[in-house]
Amino acid sequence: MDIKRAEKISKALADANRLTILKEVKKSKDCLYCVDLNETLDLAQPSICHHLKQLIDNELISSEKEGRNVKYSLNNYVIDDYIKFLEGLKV
Amino acid sequence: MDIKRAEKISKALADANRLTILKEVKKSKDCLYCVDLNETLDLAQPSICHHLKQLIDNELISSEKEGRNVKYSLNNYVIDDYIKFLEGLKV
DNA sequence: TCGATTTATTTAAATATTTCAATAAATAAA
DNA sequence: TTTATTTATTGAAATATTTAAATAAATCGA
Repeated sequence: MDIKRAEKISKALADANRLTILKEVKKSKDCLYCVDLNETLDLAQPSICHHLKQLIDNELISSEKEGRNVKYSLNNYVIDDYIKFLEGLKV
Repeated sequence: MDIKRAEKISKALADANRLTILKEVKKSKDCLYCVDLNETLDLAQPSICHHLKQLIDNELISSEKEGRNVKYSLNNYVIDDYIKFLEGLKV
């Protein structure tokens, strides 16, 4: 992973709301729906949507349409690649 | 590590110049001086100083005065704590 | 001491990010 | 078909971040 990509992933992770979303994805065992986040996050719906989009754009999560809901799941491999980059920084 | 702390570390890592600084710290085998970064980064001296400050404030690196130079070194344990947090996000 | 070098701070401008109201689009349910 | 539900988009305001010029502070060398 190059610096530009690591920068983008770091940016995607650099927000408490987005980190909370990722925690919720884990808690929901990979079956999180957008509506569920309304209860967890103290944000208006478009803001939640905006944060989800950032996580999707940076491939930290994937989305899948299910009727009128959208299901979100974590891309473990992206986290793993990012962790490898971080390990590479260590002295 | 809680979400607030992970957010701050992510923010500190969310800049290509700061990631480059960390790579340079590694390359220099923990003996990086501020002046050395003038050649690596295409930034004015106060900007470099500003980025270093963010890394120091978030404890990703430590600084030690040596005459009129300042030596920077990486805090491996902070990276490790952050990696543990990220591992905890995985499903 | 005096001038040069290295790092830090202050301030202000430019840019980016976050947030929400309004609204749209898609689909389910009645 | 009409209404309700879920998610996405647009646009604008508030806030945060990045950058550099000017300047200060600390220390080294002559």
